[in-house]
Amino acid sequence: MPRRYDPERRQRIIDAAIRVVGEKGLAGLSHRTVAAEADVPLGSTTYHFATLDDLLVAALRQANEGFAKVLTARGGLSSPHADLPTELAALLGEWLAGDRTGVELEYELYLAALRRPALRPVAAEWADDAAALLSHRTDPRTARALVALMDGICLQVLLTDTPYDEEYARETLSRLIPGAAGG
Amino acid sequence: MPRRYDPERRQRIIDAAIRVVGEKGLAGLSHRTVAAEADVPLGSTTYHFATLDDLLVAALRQANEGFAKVLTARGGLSSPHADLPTELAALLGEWLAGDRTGVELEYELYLAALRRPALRPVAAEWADDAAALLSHRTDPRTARALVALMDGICLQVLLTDTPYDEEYARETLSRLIPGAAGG
DNA sequence: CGGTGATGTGTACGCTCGTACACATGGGAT
DNA sequence: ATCCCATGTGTACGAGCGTACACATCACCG
Repeated sequence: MPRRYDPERRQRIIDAAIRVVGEKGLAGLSHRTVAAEADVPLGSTTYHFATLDDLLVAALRQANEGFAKVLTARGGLSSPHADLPTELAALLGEWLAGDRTGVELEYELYLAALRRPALRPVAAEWADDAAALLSHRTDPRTARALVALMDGICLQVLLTDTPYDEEYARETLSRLIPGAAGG
Repeated sequence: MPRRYDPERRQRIIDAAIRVVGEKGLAGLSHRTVAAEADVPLGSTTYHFATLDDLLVAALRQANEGFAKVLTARGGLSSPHADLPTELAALLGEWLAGDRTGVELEYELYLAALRRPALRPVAAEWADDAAALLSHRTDPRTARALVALMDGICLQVLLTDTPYDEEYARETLSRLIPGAAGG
């Protein structure tokens, strides 16, 4: 087989890795499965990413960027007119509504950091970025708490097959806002 | 090697599985590693637990029970005299303070439910049990929110290597209590 | 006391894995 | 035009895996 000229290969491998994790989970990720999904030979994946951790870091970072885009795309977060808890609850609803693959992927990569120290800095980046975005609308302390509660709510929904209750999310999130009466 | 009479073997295998996950993570769990840790032949683990999922369910359930014991052992949760957020923040602090192995194990097993439907019911049990315990002190809606926020705070600590800030936890938890001014 | 099925033991098969390595090729620097 | 090394390709190796199976043993039931 002749050599292919393929300048985008590295990127295509990352995309393939994200698809593989989305479809088969982290446990299904290997140099070989990625190679097959990206339609490149085995040696190519090991060339661009010496270890699976390297590949995971790249994938997680890219997934984070995707989520950040979704977040900033919703103008509500920067506009001071909209009610913040309402906006956040709606955002979660949107995120959890469609194909669960995206959410599960994000959380699976995120949670992999629990055991893979190499991923910790990327996970920290994500939490920091999210808190920073929210900091435009509230104090940093509250922002962190909002992110934590959103994480917790998402996990409960994902892990227990409970349907997402947007009104519940909105109300409990609003309790975290200082000076708000809630409801 | 002669046959050993070993009525507790099944239990010992579960204990070994918990140790293995604690030390090497979920990815390090296999029939063989458990067999080695429990000091039983390979065939014995497959006899008692046909699939790894079966073993994980047993391990997760046992870990849950351990945590529930810790939770109920703290009298503060049932006594109406102590301040609930203070108690919960202290509990988290205690849990996160010592050897992280226990916490990581619990979360790793818990989060494995994200991809393993067989574990979902057990994960749901845990969330329900925790919420039920808290329901003695507050309404169910608030109880669920408290659990969610605690989960989120724990994750932030575990995933980002941020030190646990008990005062922060106490204050944000208290914001979720209806009618409380916080602080 | 005798039989038997639950329990324990050892081994083998076929698979996928990470890794390593030798070799091919051609874009871009010179 | 030439060369070189970043990039691409194919293959092999040893290790660990889940699973299956044949056989051993002995606690317990009748």
